[in-house]
Amino acid sequence: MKPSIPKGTRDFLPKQVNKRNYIFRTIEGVFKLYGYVPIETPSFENIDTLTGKYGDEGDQLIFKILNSGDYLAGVDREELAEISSGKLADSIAGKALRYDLTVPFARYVVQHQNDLTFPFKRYQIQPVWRADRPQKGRYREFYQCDVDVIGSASLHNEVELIQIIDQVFSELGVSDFKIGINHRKILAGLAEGLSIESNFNDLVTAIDKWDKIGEEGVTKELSSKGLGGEAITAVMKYAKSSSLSHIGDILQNTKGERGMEEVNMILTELENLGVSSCAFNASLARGLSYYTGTIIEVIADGFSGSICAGGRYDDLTGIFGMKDISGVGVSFGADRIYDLMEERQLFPSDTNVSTELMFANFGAEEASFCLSLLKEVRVAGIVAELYPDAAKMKKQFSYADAKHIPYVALVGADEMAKNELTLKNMASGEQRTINSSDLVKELKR
RNA sequence: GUGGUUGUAGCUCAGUUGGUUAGAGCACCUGGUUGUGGUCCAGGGGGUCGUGGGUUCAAGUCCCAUCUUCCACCCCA
Repeated sequence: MKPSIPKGTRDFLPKQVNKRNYIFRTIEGVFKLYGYVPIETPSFENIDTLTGKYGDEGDQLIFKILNSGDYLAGVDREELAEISSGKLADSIAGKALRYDLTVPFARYVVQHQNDLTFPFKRYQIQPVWRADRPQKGRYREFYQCDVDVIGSASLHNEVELIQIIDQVFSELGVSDFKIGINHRKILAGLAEGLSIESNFNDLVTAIDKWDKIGEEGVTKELSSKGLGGEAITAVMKYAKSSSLSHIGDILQNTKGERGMEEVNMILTELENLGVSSCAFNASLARGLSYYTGTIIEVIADGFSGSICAGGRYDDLTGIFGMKDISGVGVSFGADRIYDLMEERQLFPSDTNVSTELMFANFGAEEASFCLSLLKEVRVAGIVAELYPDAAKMKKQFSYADAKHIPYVALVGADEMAKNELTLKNMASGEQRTINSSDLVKELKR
């Protein structure tokens, strides 16, 4: 059988895992610094928890898990022939892999509300799955690093999250990231002003493509959705606006003004804090249907796709029976951040420090003698290992070379008798015999 | 889900208008070196040519289907 893994999934080599862990550690460190606490949720949820939360397109991308046992037992055999695959899925799949971390989080908050203190600030770093066609920067299994605060409508949360984003990318060394913000109420106000509320979703998805397909493309798309020329002209004027003051005269209604006010407050706070990476972006809209307030997206120059995104959702917990709880959060796409950092060679060289010293294995007696020396160097904090088999020296040295181990210690019968060892520097090739009690001192030099 | 693209050794790839026994580099193993890697030399193992069907005297090569890769759309981290 030829080994393979499912479409859109990946294996990771040790080097890659070390780099990925560097990203996770950096992000987690920042999350903790702002007082967020970790949670975890199962990799799969009851399917009802997930369906209907991400729009029709999103539902299609949820991986469903076939029921165990006789999964056709509950299906009417007579109807089976004509049943639609969508309906069949409902009756044979009761569980599904999580699609993101936000919806399971809403479920978690409702379920554990008695054990949580609100406002609840949590972070969560776990994989999610989407049955999407893989392409550049898009995988079927990938990690999200979510930070959310739920149970507070204060804009301080938005400000804090943007500070976190700014700090994470600064620490990772991604210099040219741009944080864009907008507000669903601004978009809603735009729709209201133009009396096109029924086309709100069309408006959102069309505007969101502005950077990609431009004025002409968006015009074409809105027109195909049945919007009139007057409305389209107004939308164009809106989307082209580069600042809040420019859109003021287009949005003269309470919704729009409220949104502008909030964005303005956030930007003012950020300015006071010296965070300059964040700016208003009128053409930012975001597809996910649960956003109701601020929306945030981070991009890097010349890199396709967003590397971090999120927003405020006023009633995600409502569907699980807990009303009037507002939350806001963002999600870092660890795999895209990895691709970006790899492309720009931003990983520090020490993410892959490994064994510093290897003891060659000359046989049972010598190896046994090395064990106490091994223990000693490890106590001193030196990463060390003993070659497990008494293989030929050529093989043992090849191993050390392949693993880029800088020092090899040779303890054969002669050295053992004199309580000495021969230490070889693999880079220079030079080697000398020292007293074994000087080993740690020698390596620390 | 739609359109395109890719698949030959563990990896990267050659392979002529269809023609005998499918090659190279790297990697791996053995030896040159019974205590020495990274260089060198000699030798070796490893392929149902993604899979299934078809055309043909003959298919890695042509046709169909399917899976996979990558890219774009939709949508999204």
